[in-house]
Amino acid sequence: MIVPEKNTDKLDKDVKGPLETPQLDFIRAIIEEDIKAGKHDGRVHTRFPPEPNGYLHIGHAKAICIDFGVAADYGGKCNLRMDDSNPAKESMEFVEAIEEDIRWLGFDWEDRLYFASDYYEQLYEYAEQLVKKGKAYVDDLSAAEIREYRGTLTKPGRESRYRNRSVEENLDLFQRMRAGEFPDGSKVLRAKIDMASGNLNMRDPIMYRILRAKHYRRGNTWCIYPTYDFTHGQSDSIEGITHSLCSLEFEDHRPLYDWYLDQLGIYHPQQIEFARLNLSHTVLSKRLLKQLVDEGHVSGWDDPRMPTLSGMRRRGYTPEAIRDFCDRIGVAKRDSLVNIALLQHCLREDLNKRTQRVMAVLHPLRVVIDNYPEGKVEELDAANNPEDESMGSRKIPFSGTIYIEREDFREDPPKKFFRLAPGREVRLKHAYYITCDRVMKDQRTGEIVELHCTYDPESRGGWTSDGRKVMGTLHWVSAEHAVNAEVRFYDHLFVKEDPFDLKEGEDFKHYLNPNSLEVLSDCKVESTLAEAKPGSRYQFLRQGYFCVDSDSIEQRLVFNRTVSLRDTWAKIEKAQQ
RNA sequence: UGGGGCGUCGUCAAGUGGUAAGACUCAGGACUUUGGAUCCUGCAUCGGAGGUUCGAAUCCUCCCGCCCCAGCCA
Repeated sequence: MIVPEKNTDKLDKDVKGPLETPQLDFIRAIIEEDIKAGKHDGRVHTRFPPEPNGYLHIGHAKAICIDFGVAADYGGKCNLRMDDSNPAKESMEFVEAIEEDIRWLGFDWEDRLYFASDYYEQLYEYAEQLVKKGKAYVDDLSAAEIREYRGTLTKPGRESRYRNRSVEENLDLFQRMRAGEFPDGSKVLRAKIDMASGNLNMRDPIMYRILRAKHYRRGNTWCIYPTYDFTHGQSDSIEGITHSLCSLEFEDHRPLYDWYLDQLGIYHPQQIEFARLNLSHTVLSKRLLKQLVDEGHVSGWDDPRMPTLSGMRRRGYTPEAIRDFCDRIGVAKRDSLVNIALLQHCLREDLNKRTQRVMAVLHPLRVVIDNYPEGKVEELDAANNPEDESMGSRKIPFSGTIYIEREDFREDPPKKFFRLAPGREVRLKHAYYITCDRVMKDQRTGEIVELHCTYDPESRGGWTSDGRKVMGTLHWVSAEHAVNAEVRFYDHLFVKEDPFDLKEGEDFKHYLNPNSLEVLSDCKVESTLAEAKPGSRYQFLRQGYFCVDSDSIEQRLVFNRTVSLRDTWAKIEKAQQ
């Protein structure tokens, strides 16, 4: 058979093209160029530089995945550095929490945990160098004056009357600042750059302030502290960082970092900025999250509704799901608001693979099987994961009285409802077919209190050989064997996709979801869960993924719903209304 | 009105002059002892207007919109 040449050409092209050249985000593209050009001798060394003043959230996870991921991709290293230049807000508690969260996420900084506070002496020396070069001066202006002198976005600033002190005087004053001769806030060290610059960061930025605060690592050895801007760039330089990856808001700071590095004549890393993550239905800001904690809108930093890594961990998220999410959202420079549905998709996909199926009835409705032999109990086989035989199976007890889900029964079933209803037959997962004969109600309230059914002994295991079609399959739990449990349901923290899309005078808390937490205390779970340990994850058949909460104690199981299963029926039902 | 960025499907996001990848969502359908999972199918002319070119999301010009910056926070 002769194949026209044109076609083969086309085929060739189609098959090769995109498959052979994996797409690079713009950061990796730059790095590959740098490597090709022999910049930094082809070395790649990044860092993740948090300030230990709060807990890490999913936005940090994005940065962590980029910083550590890029290094890993190019055989480089990634440091963990605490950017601690503000003693008033930082603590060891946060350092430890940060380390724990990053480890949990699955990244390793080996022996490279650094602290900007370890560079204080070096930084001070750098500052003196700038003073000696006439590039920095001690200013006596008050904070208010400095602000006023800075000018505005459209008006240039004015030079301080202290700007032209002699090098000798500046050096003397700066040394005495360090020696503690001046009260807090009375003087600052400033870089002498350009008070008329369009970039406000270049209008003689402050390098050092006098601050008598006990530092969580340095104690009281310092009474002057470098500002972040005078700390960050040089810290990267000291560590030999090749690519300083950070978020967009530091783009205007880059010229300043470059200026310091150039004036000092020290090693010069390359800063590249990317857009930080915004997630729908939540907020990603340490300040705002702290506010939610402090005002009691959530139970703490690790409340399972929080987008913090500790909250997500407690809720049942896996590091794998979070990393997959970070891969999928990509890296770019434009502001975006990623829908939380994508995060949940990644979660479900991971949990679906790894999680054992069990049965739990959240809103129990008692069902008596009239023709089941009195007192009989059977042990039935139940696969732990129908998609993964290696996960094995377990035995679950079946008896004449069981619980099913209240919403799995309707007296007047709507169209397409193929669960239990009077006269209807359904399958009990792993067990038998049952048919509903009678509905028992509370005389006064009319509430359904119990169902009476009959079962088909031939359908053991949930199947018959007569080819009967049974559409509905229900989960259930044997009444006498069931274990009580509390189950906590979580929903979006905010009802609005973008909590910052506010009308005049509205606070972001205006859109807090009043129903973000729902607690069910009378749930019935299968007996195999009696010994379940905190942190263990399951799929409750037909309902979702659940995780044993740290509040769980013996005899009192507490589950968190990590995420629901996709619910097609809910959509159908909603569409019917 | 200053400086720095950014504008491609509902949401993310590829594309770097050769005729719009992919993912999520959504809508159909297949399959199913989880109405789960899985599998098919469908869904954008690229902020706007001009221009250059045989050909532009990609180049030029102008315009519009959004984000960040006036902490001795980071």
